[in-house]
Amino acid sequence: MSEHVTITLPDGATRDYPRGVTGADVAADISPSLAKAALACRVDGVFSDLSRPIEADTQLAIVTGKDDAEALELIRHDCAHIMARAVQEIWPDAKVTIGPVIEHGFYYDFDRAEPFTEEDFAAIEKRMREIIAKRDPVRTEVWSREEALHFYGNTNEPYKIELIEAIPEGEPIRMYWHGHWQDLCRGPHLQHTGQVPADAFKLMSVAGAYWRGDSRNQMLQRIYGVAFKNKNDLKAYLTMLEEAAKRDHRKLGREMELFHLQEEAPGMVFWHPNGWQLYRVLEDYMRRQQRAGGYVEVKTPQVVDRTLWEESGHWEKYREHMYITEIDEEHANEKRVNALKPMNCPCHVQIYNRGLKSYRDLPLRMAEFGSCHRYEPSGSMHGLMRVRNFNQDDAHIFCTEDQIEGETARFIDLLGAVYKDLGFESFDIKFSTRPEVRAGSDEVWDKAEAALEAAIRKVTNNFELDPGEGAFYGPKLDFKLTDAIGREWQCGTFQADFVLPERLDAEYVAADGSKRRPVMLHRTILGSFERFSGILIENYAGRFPLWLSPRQAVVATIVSDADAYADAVVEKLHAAGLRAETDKRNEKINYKVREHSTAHVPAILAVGRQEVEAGTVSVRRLGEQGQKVVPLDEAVAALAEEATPPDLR
RNA sequence: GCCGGUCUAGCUCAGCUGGUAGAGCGCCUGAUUUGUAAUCAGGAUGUCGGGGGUUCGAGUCCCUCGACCGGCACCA
Repeated sequence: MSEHVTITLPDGATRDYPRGVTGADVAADISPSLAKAALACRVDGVFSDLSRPIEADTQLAIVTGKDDAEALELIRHDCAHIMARAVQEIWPDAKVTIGPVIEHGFYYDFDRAEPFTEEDFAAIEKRMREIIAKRDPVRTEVWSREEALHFYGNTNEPYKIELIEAIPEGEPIRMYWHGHWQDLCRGPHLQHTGQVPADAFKLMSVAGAYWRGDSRNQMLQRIYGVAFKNKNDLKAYLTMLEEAAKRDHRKLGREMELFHLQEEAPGMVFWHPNGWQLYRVLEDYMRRQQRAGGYVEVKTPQVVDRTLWEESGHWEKYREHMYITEIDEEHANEKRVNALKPMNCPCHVQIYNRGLKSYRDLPLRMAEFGSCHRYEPSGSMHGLMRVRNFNQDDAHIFCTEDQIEGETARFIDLLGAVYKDLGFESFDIKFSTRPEVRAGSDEVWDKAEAALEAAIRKVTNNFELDPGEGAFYGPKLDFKLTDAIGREWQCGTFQADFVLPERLDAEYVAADGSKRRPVMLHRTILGSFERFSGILIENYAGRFPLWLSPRQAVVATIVSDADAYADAVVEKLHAAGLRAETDKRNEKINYKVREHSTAHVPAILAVGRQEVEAGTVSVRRLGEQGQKVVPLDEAVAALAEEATPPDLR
């Protein structure tokens, strides 16, 4: 074996070094300033420590602060280690577990009898800054399994022992030191602790988390932190959080009098007039879209005997999450057990099964704005986003296997158009395959997965694979959209189901006269009206486009002499189909403008003596300074045009 | 469901080591007729989340139940 290795740099230049040369050596050889700026490297594309010896000819790239993604990854990862070191220095009884990089930052899970509090953060952060100031070198060694197990036996770190035992045979066990503090880690890491910016991280919260993500395991304490390349990025992130908090749909829901939730009905929405207006606009819109998309609409019962849920398989799998109704039937020998429907699918099959269906009836697209109840775990509820009673824009497409492809494309078209109309330009697709616990044979799953994958590939190859995350009866596509401040929301879903038609004995007569099973495609676009309303509220921060806005215009009087005119203006607005109201209170116009602006009313039409005289209105639009005086008819026409739903323009 | 936290007027919040509740906004009443983000004055806010306990005395301490918040787990 040669005593030298040839290093090829990104610009194509090659250099020869003795075997065992490190990335740090190469950086230093290129220039002292690069040596200083170097954070890590890529060896043949593999992200690696600068201190790792290079044993063969390689492509080498030095990673510096200019490489955004890599630099952040390193900063955050080292931050997690530095935090763990700080915690163990302050509380030596805390056991370490894992501390990965996450979006915007990092966390580290500890096992410690005493709870951490946010009051502890200042002390931890202070110690972290001290560790950073020390510029302690980061060192790494590959150890044998026995050696590492022995080490963690001595240091009494049981979780590290578990982690080592889970590392597959043959994979290196990499030990890291940040100064004197040691951790088991895949790496890579920075050259020394001083490369973490001391003013660009912040500890955010402490929360419980199960060891290895399994609820049967011990609960650990997780400390979350965020970290960036510099102070400004941190500041910008914290500002973004403040902005997000301002548009929280729970806060806006109260302020705009959209809805409320209360203790007597956890997870069930009391829609107020404004919120219900928004809901109905959305529902009307979806109804039009579905009608245009070739769907028929149905309505099925809320309370259904358990036998149907047993047939469908839901009783067995989801019984604890179903609301069971109890009725005091007089003289009943045996009480019937009913459940509030947790989903609509079995009910739709009942409609399908009435009468014999022909292949000529397929595809049959059956839609329902179905109200479903699911007893969601108490800790999972969140405003409108996760509720126990929700209304889906649900539909089931009964079709032949040959029709799956066409229906998939057709659905994605509709979904894209709807999202666009509702203010979301793009969406991501996730393809989820068979889960461990599932119904149906492997042959059926093979067929379902293949059919769905072929269908999606006809439309786009731009999707993410999510193995094991499918529904229990079939593989699915999930559709995620990104809101105005970059957050992702899962809304639509499209699921291929070969199982339920079998279980509930759905069939059709084929062209050759034989009876066949249809495929059922389960699908929603919005997901639920509750959740989607929440997303809309947050995406628009309460400043809805006119067509969606619950309140569209307020006609505010400046003097009481204009009262009669204000009524006439509102009448014209109503006649044009707009949602309008008067504000004739004995208050200054400044007061009214402020109040309706904070209430996110999109248009304030002020009327005083001049407007009465001239037959005009003074229009002030939400978010704009100042106002425009325009003839009444012109103002009404412009608003009516703007308030037309996008599908009717 | 699990870990931690919170719950005081419609809303946002103050109430120290236990001594029987307060502010601002909103609301009500009156005055003010006002030109584009808060007119002035007066008034009423309440089982301090529910229940139990300790105490002469509990918003405050303890127990318990509930809801909510931040996560985790779950999400047909």
